[in-house]
Amino acid sequence: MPATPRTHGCGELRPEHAGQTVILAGWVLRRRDLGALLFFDLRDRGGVVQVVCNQQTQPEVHALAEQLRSEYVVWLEGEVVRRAADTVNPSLATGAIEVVARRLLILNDARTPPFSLDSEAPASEDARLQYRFVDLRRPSMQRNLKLRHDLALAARRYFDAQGFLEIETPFLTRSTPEGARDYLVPSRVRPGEFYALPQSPQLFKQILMIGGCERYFQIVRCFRDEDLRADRQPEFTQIDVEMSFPTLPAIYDLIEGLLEAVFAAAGQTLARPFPRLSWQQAMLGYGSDKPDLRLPAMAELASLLPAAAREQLKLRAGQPVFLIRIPNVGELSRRERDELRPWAEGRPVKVFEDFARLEKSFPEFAASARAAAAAQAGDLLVLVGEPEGGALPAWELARQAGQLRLWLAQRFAARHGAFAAGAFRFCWVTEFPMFEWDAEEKRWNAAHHPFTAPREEDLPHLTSAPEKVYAQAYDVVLNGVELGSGSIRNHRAEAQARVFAALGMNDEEAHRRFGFFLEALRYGTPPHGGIALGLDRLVMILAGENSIREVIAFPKTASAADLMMRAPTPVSPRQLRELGLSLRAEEPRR
RNA sequence: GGGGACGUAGUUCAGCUGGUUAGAACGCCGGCCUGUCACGUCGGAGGUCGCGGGUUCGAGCCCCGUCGUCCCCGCCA
Repeated sequence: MPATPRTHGCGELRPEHAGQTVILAGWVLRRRDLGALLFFDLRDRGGVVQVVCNQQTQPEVHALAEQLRSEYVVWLEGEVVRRAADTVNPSLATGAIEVVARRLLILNDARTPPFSLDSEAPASEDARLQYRFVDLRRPSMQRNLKLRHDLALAARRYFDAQGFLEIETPFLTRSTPEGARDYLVPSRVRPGEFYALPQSPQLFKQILMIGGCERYFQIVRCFRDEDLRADRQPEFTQIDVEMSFPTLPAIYDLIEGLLEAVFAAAGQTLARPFPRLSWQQAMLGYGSDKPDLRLPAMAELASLLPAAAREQLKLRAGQPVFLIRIPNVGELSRRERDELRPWAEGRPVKVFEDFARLEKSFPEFAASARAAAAAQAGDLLVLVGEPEGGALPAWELARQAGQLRLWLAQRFAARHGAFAAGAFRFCWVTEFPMFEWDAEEKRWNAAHHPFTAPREEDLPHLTSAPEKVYAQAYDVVLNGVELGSGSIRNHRAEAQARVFAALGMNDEEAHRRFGFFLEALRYGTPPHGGIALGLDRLVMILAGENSIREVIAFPKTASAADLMMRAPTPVSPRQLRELGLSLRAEEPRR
């Protein structure tokens, strides 16, 4: 390659560059060979420009250009020329000009790509992951990675301006059996012992607070060996935050400011302050602890439903009745109502999707229900209750209704339009229950994590009635996606020990697992609290994607494999021996 | 761990009730072409129907198993 650097990016050339000699380098997107006249589109990271090679005026360049194929890597020197009016390509940012090639070099050839690089053209997920080095060249991947960079940069600038320090924490750390399964790393120096990759830097960031760092953040990889989803990868990135001497309003304000700054980097504005819902409000109104506020809440109508009507509808006495309202969907057709039936079948709920019929039978109830839900003409109204003989807890009934709400919202998204790109509805969900009953293990689990502080006023119930204890915890939710989760922590060793006790951990066990931490708490721990936000999900939503794989350069498949590198792999017996490991069944696959 | 969808040419897909030589489009290769931009046009090559077994006179199609990809439930303190 000549020592001359590029003078321009392909995508930045405009009519005002006409007459200039430019040096470009990039990949051949497409070639259009008209015989003695040959065009090709040259692509670099910033865009695409058309290059023209004329056999008559530049025979050597033209001859070389005839060898070009898709994804060949070329260097060229040429003149920017304004196109004749009738040959302008309005669908190309650089379509008003073209580059007349004077010198051309093929820096490298390329195999035929395994799939088209047109961003619109579909390619199978496994082909894309196996040939990620090609897939990454697609405009949508380039755009998503740039967006991710912009958001991360905005976050770092914001925290810096707020006086936060980015501090790294170890990846080789200690296994904590609670929560998600750990990825384990065997120690060679200490055979039979293992590090764990962090599920989050939770204890490190709290110890940084004890260490007087006061304001910490980190954009950090976390690892959880659990089954995957479209929005879950075994390794993912968190924007992790912790501060000393916090108040709840200060944390809300800090994080809303962060999201405002991050959205600004993506050219979006958002409304502040975010609405705050208690967990109970969220469950009752949306049937979910991550409510999607783009559509109205459900109305709970038990008190409006006359006993006679409840009896006639065969609904279980004393249970809530929910009215789902989806605006602008209108009456369902017969066929659409039929689609609903399979949804309800096999679920312990009764669905009344024909509100007009209810209206005929129970005009007064229907009128008060409409009023309670603030229903407008054109709204789809669906009533959900529990059939007689059911045994659901009220919150489970609400959850079922909430799932139907989301199903309807998705099914009729085209009609209500509330899910259009660019609609961002945030909220805080607060006042979570501190504990969840684990029916299998027959014990209480921390709903958030065991370092969360209970509300002061609930402390008396900590061991006697754990179900009455609420946590000083908060989630930030965007469009029904849990973006982040945090809490005020226990900063007194006694309080922390009482939470461990409520979780059924005796002193000895607590000390074995978290002794270092309980010890640290006794050396002047300031009140502190924080939050962690999922960067991948944030980028996914802002990019309008449905999977975080689209915003991660090298993601893994649903079975946690890297199709490009082929990981994981078996390792040699020698490696195992060195680590003091032996496999229970030595059956190398394939 | 469970449920569902999918697996056929390089890619995206079609392939009827099991029936003769498995198709299309795009891509690829070659010829022609001086204003194309999804160039056009003429010709051509390209298949372990994921893999293994079974049923059958006969399997891309039916059955069993297995592998892989995606989605969901469980799981994700």
